[in-house]
Amino acid sequence: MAHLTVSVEYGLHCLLWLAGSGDKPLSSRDLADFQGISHSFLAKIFPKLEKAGIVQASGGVRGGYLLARAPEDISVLQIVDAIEGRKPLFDCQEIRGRCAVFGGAPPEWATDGVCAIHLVMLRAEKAMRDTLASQSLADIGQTVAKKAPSHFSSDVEGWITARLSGRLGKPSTSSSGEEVLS
Amino acid sequence: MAHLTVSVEYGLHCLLWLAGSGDKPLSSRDLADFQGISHSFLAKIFPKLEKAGIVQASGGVRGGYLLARAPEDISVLQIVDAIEGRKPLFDCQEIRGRCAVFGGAPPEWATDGVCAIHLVMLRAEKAMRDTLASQSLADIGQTVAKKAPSHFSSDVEGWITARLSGRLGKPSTSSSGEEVLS
DNA sequence: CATAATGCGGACAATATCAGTCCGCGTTAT
DNA sequence: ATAACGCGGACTGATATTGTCCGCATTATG
Repeated sequence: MAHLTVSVEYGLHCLLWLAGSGDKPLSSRDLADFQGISHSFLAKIFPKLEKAGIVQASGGVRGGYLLARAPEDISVLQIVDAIEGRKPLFDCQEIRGRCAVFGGAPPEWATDGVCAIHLVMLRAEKAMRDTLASQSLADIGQTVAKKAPSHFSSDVEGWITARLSGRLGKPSTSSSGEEVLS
Repeated sequence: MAHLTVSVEYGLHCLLWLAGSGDKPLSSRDLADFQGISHSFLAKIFPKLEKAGIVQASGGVRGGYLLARAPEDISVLQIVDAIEGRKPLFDCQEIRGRCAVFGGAPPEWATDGVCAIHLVMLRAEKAMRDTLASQSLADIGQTVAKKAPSHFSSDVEGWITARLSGRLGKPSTSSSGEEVLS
């Protein structure tokens, strides 16, 4: 049928963590390591979210990203559009005007308005987009929170704190945050 | 967002003509020339429609394709699936299980059931597919028929008749059916 | 029976997109 | 001053899309 890219998947997962984390900025490296995904690739995604006004970037040594709005005010559709760039589901080639009986000069009634096939696809696209628009980051976060046991939240916070404190000042001899996992 | 291929567009336009035409089989060459699209490419699409039971093929010299069912009983979704092969909208990478605090061994509660993000995408996909399933080939045909003037139907029939009679027996000195256009 | 027009399938090619890496630039807290 | 950031461009490999071309089997027509 079609394909939402892994960029969207990565972006959504990261934004979910940003929504759950507090007001401390998380860098794209933090988020990549935390989820076991490529940092180089994730670094190409976040600027798109920033330009769309979904996250707020802060440069420098303790910089990173924060949500620019409340999770309730960020819909899945906005995230998808920010990352994928609002590609239409169907790209009508206007084949109706090429019909041989028109001899290269289709009459107005044939090319007027939206192609009937295109119309069906536009309706399908709208149905999909409406569904995505109806779900917010907060909604997804709630679904996730319902499954996690109580200690998970502090586990995550522990990992993040260890990571942030290890960012600067500590020489980090071999690996700076892995021992938290055991 | 995503993309329905031109194969789907070609297929839909062809099936629309097959629905309007009578019980005479139309070849993929007829349909390609009639609509100004590539015959070689169209020839790759029709076997998929045949295997899906949407059209019926007849080989040999006067062969071609007929609809295997009434246009009312062929949904747009069936056509899309037949041509594109039921690709999911979203391909979940199960990122939730890679969270660093799990240390490579995610607990059951984390990977149980469908990922919350995946769930949203499945709902969006279902909304799209439901819309496509609700529209039949006959519905689209009706939309088109409402726009066309009364003489168009006989124009088309004339082109087809000329094309079919020119298929065999006539030496076809230069071009066999173009003068119909004038 | 010979032939020409079918459908079918595989091989091939050109282009685009996706996923991911790498590097250099400017910025900023320590 | 430096190290950790974000940002952007160049580059690469894999895969999908859009075609083209050829050969094979089948079948109505002459």
